Amino acid sequence: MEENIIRNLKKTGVKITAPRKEILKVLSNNPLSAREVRQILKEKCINVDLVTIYRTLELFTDLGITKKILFEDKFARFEIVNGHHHHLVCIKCGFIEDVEVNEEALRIQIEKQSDFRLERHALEFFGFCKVCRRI
Amino acid sequence: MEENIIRNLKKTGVKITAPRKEILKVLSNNPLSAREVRQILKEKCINVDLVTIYRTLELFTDLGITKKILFEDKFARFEIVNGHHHHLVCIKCGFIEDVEVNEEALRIQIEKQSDFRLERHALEFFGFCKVCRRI
DNA sequence: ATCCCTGCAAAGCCTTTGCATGCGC
DNA sequence: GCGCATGCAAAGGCTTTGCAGGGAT
Repeated sequence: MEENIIRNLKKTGVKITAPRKEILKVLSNNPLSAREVRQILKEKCINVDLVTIYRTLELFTDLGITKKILFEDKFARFEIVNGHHHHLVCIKCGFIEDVEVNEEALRIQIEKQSDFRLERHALEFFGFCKVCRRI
Repeated sequence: MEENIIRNLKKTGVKITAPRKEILKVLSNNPLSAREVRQILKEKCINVDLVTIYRTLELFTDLGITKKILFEDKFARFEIVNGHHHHLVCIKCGFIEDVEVNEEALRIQIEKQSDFRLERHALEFFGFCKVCRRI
């Protein structure tokens, strides 16, 4: 996965640097905010400036490698683009799970009601995950 | 509408002040950000401090009169709670339209896929409105 | 060697907090 | 008159910008 991305990155003429590789590696599991990326790297004794992380995430997003998602908190998260899906976010522990939604049905409902030409949508669910719902 | 809300506000013991009444009036059309509220009031030669607007919107939201919504931009908008619906937002001109979505169908799709106990969701559509799609 | 990338410092922007004054009740 | 509401100033938190030095190609 990452190897594929790196190969494609080289084609675009973008430089493959250590911070970029590390950020990519860390992102492959979960949507993360810039601060979370830095924290995780720090735990691995890799120190990357927060500004570099912001710029890298912006670059990746411009290149279509990552996608910016906004939940209810005030900061952006980024995830590797890998098919289209939505998220279930645990209100208590922050755990994030992917879910699939029948978009076609949604689109039809909307087009029945209005003249908008739909381009994209934001759809996120919030609740309690398997673990937290018991507490 | 506003009169109803004001009547209910009095029951809660909250003070009915000029800024609060004006903010309520301005909100009755569209979801607005704090800055937009201030701008619209300013155009009517009513100057209310931005902090007051933030505090008022927070109060209204705590009381269930308004609801905070987050689109793609970095700032919050508030709308008067009036049934449950979602939004179509024009990417070009910012026009906002309400739409209804079959939530039950969505919920069923999600519950089939995971063990989350759903509490709420965020669903917004972006596209081009009737006017802007022609351009 | 060139040009892009990085890190540091600082600014920008939305939002929140502290505090003294003022207004609704 | 009491106590909450307002306005002003300032701080907080995320994100962006400017700039000089360093590294990838």
